[in-house]
Amino acid sequence: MTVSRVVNGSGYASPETRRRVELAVGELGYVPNAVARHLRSRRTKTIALVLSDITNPFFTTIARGVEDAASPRGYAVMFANTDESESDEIQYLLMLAQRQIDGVLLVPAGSSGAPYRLLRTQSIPVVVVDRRVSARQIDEVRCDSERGAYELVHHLTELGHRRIAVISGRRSISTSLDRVAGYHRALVEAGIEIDPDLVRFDSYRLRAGYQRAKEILAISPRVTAIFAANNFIAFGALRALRDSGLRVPEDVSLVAFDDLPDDWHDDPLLTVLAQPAYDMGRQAAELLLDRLEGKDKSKRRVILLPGKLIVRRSSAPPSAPHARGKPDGAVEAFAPMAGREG
Amino acid sequence: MTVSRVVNGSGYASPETRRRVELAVGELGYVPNAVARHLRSRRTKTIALVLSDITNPFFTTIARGVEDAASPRGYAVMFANTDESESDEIQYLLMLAQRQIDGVLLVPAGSSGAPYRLLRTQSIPVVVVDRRVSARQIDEVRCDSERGAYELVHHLTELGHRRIAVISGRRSISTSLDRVAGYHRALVEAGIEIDPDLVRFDSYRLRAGYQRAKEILAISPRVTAIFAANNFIAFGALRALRDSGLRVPEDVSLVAFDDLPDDWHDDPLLTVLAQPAYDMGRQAAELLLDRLEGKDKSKRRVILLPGKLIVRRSSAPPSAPHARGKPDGAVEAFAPMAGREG
DNA sequence: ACAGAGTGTGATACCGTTATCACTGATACC
DNA sequence: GGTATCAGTGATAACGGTATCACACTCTGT
Repeated sequence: MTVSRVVNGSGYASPETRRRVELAVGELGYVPNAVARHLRSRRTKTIALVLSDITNPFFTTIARGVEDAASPRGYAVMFANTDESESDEIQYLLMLAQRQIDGVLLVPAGSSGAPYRLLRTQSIPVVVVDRRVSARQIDEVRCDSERGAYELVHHLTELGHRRIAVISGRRSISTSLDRVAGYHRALVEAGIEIDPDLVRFDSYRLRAGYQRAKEILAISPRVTAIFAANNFIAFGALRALRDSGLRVPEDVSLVAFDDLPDDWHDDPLLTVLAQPAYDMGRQAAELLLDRLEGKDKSKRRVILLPGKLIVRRSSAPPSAPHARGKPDGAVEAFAPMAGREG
Repeated sequence: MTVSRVVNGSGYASPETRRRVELAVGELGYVPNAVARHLRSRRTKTIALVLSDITNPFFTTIARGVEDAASPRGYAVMFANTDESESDEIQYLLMLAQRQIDGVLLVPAGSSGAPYRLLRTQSIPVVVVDRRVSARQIDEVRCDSERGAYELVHHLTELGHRRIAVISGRRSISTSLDRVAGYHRALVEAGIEIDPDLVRFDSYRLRAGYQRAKEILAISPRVTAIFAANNFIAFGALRALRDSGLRVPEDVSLVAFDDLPDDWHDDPLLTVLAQPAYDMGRQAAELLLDRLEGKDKSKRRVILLPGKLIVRRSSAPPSAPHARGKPDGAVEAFAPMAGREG
């Protein structure tokens, strides 16, 4: 007991005793057993971040924000990959509940209520990140997808585009819907009729972007711009454009949600709406910890962060059909490649 | 006790009792407390991956490999970012020791022996990933940096380059040294004298790549090729080349260690040596778990995985000075940018 | 009829920490 | 001088599981 008091600096202990304990700790290499401590205190000082892909730069940036907020407050962070699978998600949450995690930051894989029921019965606080959870009393921290999409598509209509397609993710993910909603609003505001054929839902993956873009490019009259609802879709669309022999932005403009970190490319091409991923992670973690420590007793908090429109080379005014002059600042999306690997 | 037996499926239990227990578990939403279990069993079924940057795609790919190996075997993975700081590293390891982690996968931030002493006194098994730990009886899983660097530089000498610079990371990191060693071997083999001025150590960051490349490009006669010891350095060098009005590969060829995942770019430019990051993570985790479960009792294991040379557009034969014709398949590294953000 | 094996269940102790309370002296105050 | 206060320390009981042992009962073989 006295050792416990010295180690934790709680309660009375004479200088002499303190000295002796510290000496012994040093000599024996004593390390307190956090498992036993947590069993007794019923708090593990650990939170979990459950997300859909740890290799996606958007999510790792969130992860870094979470870590930077949690560490100084003495919390450890566990990461879990769901790969957008709802069953993996439930399985992970169950594992985390067993480990007596104090709270969860969740990027939900689906729209089912099962995860929240599980967490509620175990009274584990949760903050949902990046996505919306409709009609529930659950804290959320996310980027304003509708507004961001609106800004991107508004940028296109301002440039003069009128035939604009959108390629979005799965319908069960709120960001997929919200980004299409923003697209709608921008078109309606510009007095452009919605062509359902130009609106595609698939998944936030490169392959999806490639295939849907191919389909869209086959439609006549051809679109003059494509809005990709995330970065991977954009790269897939870019490949489809190149394979079709089309130039960006002369033949087709391309804009996308999400940006890549500055370190990871040489000379970015895409006009994007960059999300404040790091801040999203930070603020979500801060909110969760405030809940855990009883510092925030408000009923429900929804933190909506704005994205930032970054105009680059991939968006330009539509050129008149057959007017194929190369505008200033244009690049070829289909530059030939020497020795590209298989 | 009977409940414990039913829940764990260990020992005898009549079908009737089993049924009643399962019913109660379902009704009450009972979730076993892993903290208590771990206190008793003295094993937490948790391993940690301590690495230097969770936002670096190379490491997240390793992380995924680790997770894919650990999960099916019933282990959870904790991730910790050290940011290449040795003090952060020690602090994290201490925290992990307190939490009674079963084993550690470590990408060491420095060459100090402190981390291994700490882990040894706590008898926590460790497998070092990506880097070498000299003169210690510690398991290692890494890519053959010397050989990979040799292959890249050999590729350059085969193309006819003779003035080749190298920009590497911190001297205290084994991969920095090994990659320069491979560079040396390739030059010596080609009968090229080493010019110490063309060998730079700094850090694995974009800024370092930019600054060292600037310095190297100021040297006369100018180099015809640069070998960047990692991807970030390469992107920094690429910016330096663009800022200097030099084209890749016509004026200067550029090759690099590390590749980016296929999803993250449209049309990769760089000739690289791709590391089998996913397999590194997988095999390191398998090895660690085999150690933990007593399945591998060999003294010390060093798993050296080969990288893969991928030739792309950034490497080409050196052109004669002043012969500036644009070869087939070339791209401009300094394509003008419209509206690039600050 | 009885030993021995197998089945099913519960009592007890322990994992390493900490909340709580009890106790001893010393000091302060009326 | 008696009592209240406080510094300093240790005993005890939890936290929620599981290893171990003890015990009751059933069945089998001789």
